[in-house]
Amino acid sequence: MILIINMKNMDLRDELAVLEDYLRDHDLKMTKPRQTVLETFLAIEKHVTAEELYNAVHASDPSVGQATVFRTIRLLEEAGLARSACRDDGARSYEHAYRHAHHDHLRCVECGAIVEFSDGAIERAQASVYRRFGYEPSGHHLELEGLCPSCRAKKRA
Amino acid sequence: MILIINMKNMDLRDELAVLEDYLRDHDLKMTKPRQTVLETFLAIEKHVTAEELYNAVHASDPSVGQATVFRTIRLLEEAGLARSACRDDGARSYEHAYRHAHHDHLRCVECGAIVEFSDGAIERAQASVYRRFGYEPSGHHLELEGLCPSCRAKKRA
DNA sequence: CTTCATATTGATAATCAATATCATGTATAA
DNA sequence: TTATACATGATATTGATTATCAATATGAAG
Repeated sequence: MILIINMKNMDLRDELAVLEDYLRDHDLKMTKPRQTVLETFLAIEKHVTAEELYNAVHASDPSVGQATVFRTIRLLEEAGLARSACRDDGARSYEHAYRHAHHDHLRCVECGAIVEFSDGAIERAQASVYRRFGYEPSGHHLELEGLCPSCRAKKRA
Repeated sequence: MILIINMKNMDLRDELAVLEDYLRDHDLKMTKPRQTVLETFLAIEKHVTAEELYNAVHASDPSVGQATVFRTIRLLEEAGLARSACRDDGARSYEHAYRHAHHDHLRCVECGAIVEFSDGAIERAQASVYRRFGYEPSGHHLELEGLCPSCRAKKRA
């Protein structure tokens, strides 16, 4: 395990370097499929399931198999580059995690539209719950569900 | 669809009656397997997966099949008697919903211990998020993860 | 540049939760 | 009781994910 000494350079390192570091620190190897999966993932600026990611990867390199995409997205998660978003429809979906601030999701139950938001009051209230029960925070999942403005309008019509 | 007129009696009706009403209102039938599944579910005062519930049901009546348990727990959910809790381990788990106030969960990532809590500040902050984006609330899932006091102590040792 | 131990790959099979199918059984209203 | 629509259990099927495995590629050492 290599300690990162030069903290002020962290923000300059791009995601590829983050993955390379993670691989090096775990005696894993950088390969073409892994690079392709990472690049494809980064090019998609929304939530993706492993299968959607596979389709996109397959478009640019048909030789990459499904198993590798599943394996690699988990790798990206461990490396801190991806984060598992929601998983309500059956399949897990992922979003960018590196240099993307924490946020929660507000989803329309009708059309599936997703708003990403961050709310200080919620975060503070959560912190107080942790304190109340003596737990040390390590993460949380919050998903609000509702009817978005346009679906509300449609429903009234 | 029968409207419930006598609201003040609602709290006296037990869960069996709730199910019977739901069945009647939807032209479904009360059967022995459904009753067994409901009774077994009510006897378990913690989160259960469909499979755990099936095992318990099977103990008291081996003739009930898995499919019926899956079907019935969904039915209980629709009838407002069960509510889907977390689903982090792969399988969905359910908890009692009737006459059990809404609450969120705080789970220990180490030992799996679950604290059920309800926090007014969180609820109010969520309501304000809904207002901010013009969404009409329909439900939410909040799960806090952390290290419980005893696991923190173990870790320090 | 070659060697070599070890990690990685793609294809495929396997797993796991959940659902669909279907012939048979059962509840309930007339 | 009798008709009819719903419910059942056994089984097959789906869909997402993971495990297996022989073949291949990586990267450190020589």
